Amino acid sequence: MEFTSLVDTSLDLNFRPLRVPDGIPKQEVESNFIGLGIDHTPVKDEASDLLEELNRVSAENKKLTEMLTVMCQNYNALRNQVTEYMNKHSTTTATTTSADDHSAGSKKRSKAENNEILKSVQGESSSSDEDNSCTKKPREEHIKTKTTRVYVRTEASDTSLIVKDGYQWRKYGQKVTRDNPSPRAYFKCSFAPTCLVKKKVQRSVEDQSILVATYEGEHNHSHPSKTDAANAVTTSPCNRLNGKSTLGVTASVPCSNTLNSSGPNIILDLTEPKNTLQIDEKKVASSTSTSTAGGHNKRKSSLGGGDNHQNRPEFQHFLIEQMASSLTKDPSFQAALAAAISGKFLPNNQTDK
DNA sequence: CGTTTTTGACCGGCGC
DNA sequence: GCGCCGGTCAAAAACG
Repeated sequence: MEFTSLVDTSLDLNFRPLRVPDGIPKQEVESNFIGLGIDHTPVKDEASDLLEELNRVSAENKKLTEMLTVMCQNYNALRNQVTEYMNKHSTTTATTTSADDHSAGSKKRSKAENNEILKSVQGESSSSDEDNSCTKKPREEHIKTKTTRVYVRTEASDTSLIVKDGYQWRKYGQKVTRDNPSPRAYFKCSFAPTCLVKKKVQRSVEDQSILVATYEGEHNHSHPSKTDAANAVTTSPCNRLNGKSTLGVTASVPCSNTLNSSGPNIILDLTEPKNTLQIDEKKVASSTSTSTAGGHNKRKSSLGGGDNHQNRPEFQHFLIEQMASSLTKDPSFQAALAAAISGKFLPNNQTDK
């Protein structure tokens, strides 16, 4: 929401085209020629013209900034709606599947599964409920193992359960679980036993084109393939954790080392065409609640502890990249930008002919 | 030949 | 104790 409060979203459009737009007053045209040393108007006029030009561009810049802010607000509002919808949807579907597919003997298990699903979804929309559940239920040791869920959209025809995140994984098992007809693949980090991170990958029940990768634990080593990370599209808090899936969908895993996170859940929703990143982690939320393109401003800023990520350069960098990624892939933004630019150039082009 | 993947067997937790 | 189920092991196969 308050992107601009944290990161300066002003677009530096104060460039000087050599062509003279029709819309510019004659004085400005003259001033441009002054700049080229063609005319010999007094310096005072030159300064005032430049000032006028500066004001005009500044106003345009401001206008674009406002458009950008409105766009971000609309975008976040839509995201919130989707989040709410997913929350409700998962609640209902989880209940119905347990009623339809499961026998009476597996009530407990399905209940636990539902809780897990709800936990992840709630974590995406609100962390207050999660905090309450943490204090109420004695399952803290389970939560302490940091679990991260990543959604990656692939082609439905692609049967491989590969989510490339830049790390090297060794598959050690595959199972067909009861709640999902598609098999679940189990991976261990290739750095095991040094690194005990595990990963489960399974197709979503609702959408077979979505791979759900569940990460358990944190990598205690640096990224094995920094070149891959450098080449990858940057959507994660740090570049080293990125990679591309087999279908060109960028997958990201949490950068716990950089963000020093200890929260239980991170949810990265990479199913959107825009590769929008969703981070649901208390600390990150507290620091991104006013900035991340996810619009998690509803989240309370808990676990403050003085760990201010906003001031960290990598975090700032992440925010900028995140915003740039979201905006440049946003068709409405592209349209608005194109309109703004064409509005500046089009009359000029027409007069050229 | 070393590494990775596959896949059936096994283990442990949980509910009844 | 038994059965179910998710998770893991480990031998064999596949791969580069």
